[in-house]
Amino acid sequence: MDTKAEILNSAEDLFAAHGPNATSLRQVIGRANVNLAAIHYHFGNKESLLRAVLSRRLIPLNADRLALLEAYERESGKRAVSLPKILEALVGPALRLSRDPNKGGAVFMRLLGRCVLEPDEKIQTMLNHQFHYVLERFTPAFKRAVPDLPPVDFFWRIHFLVGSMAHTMADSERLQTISNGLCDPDDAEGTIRRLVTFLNAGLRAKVD
Amino acid sequence: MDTKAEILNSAEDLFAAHGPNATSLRQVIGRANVNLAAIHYHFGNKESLLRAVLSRRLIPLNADRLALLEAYERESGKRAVSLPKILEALVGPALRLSRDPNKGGAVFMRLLGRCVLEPDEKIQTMLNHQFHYVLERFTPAFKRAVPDLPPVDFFWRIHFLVGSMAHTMADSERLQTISNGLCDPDDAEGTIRRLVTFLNAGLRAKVD
DNA sequence: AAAGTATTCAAACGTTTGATTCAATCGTTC
DNA sequence: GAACGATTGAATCAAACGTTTGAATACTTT
Repeated sequence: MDTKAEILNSAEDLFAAHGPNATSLRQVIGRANVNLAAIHYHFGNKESLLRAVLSRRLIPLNADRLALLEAYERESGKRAVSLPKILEALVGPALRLSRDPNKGGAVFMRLLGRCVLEPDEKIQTMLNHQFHYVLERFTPAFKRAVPDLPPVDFFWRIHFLVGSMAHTMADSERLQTISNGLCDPDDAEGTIRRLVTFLNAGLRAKVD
Repeated sequence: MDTKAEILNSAEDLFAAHGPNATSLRQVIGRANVNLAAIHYHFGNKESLLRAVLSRRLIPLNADRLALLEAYERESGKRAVSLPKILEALVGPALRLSRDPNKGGAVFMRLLGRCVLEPDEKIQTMLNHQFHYVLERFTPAFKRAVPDLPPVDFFWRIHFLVGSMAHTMADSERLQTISNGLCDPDDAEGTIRRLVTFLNAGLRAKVD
């Protein structure tokens, strides 16, 4: 039983660091100190392994997002939830993974961001399936929060938002580089606050 | 001589569609209708081929960005260039590639966005080298345009900006999906205008 | 303790990868 | 038109890939 968990942890690490497609199963078993066949015994194939790695944390993560959104909706009663709160419910749970006590969450956050930006079709389909319900619940909330935005502009801005969010989750090294170590990617609450501020202003911008 | 150009075009296409690492040289020669050895004869190896594909368009692209920035700086005299103009100089030339008459530019735009988001170290180093001078010139301009922004927040927002820009360049399919075909990614000027509006508001947001 | 299931192991499978070889062909120059 | 370097062609290389196999080991149940 330990083997299965070791494989999941090792795969999560390596997938996050180099991307799933650039990671070989032999690298995974090397770090996990298990036999190559163990992967296929426990997971069937590489694709299912990735699916398992994602599901393990993505299901509770998406549940957190929805729970937070629903809490804000209850709190607001009949009025629309404010835009910063919706953004907080979307990006907060994801970015808070980076301060996971056993650091597994931080690794997964990188992997998730990386998968969102991955061109591979299989991965996209996998992710869309997991994300479909979240999108379905958040879209109306966003529309209520910025009701005057024309639909075309609305979707463009959601697109920009996804780019910022995924890039922030996936790649903290670049930020360290361009800021000469000035910024601290491990400061989850600071990152959330800054990203929400940025996205809130971007989404609210007057259409010209 | 035709062979070399055919290889470049084919590689650009396939690299943009599936990412450089997920594209084999045999796929490249298949589309280009040339021999496998021709790649190694003309470019040496796969890495140099990618470098050649990138350089071919990235050098003039970055020159365009700098020229535009300098034109705006001349126009402003001693005053700071306005933020929307700086953003226009940065994202405009890149996004305008999508309306390249022979469509080569549109393909390259996707490739460039994809490479920026690529985890592969080799590619990152390659790109950083090409982008270093651009960053060096744009950073002071940005700082003059938003002088009240603390340095930490400044770099965070540049990070968010890079995410939105690269994602917009790399992946127009997702936008088509979430908007049910409502948005038109080929409308370069519309995309530029919307992205500049979004980023301008995001960068200007009051720090809280 | 024996039987039976679950798991691990080393070895090999067939493919695909980037790269190399060397003979054949092309285009230019004398 | 002979000689020459530049270019292309078909074949092959070793390495790495995901996957499969069947025997060996560990664990549970009786």
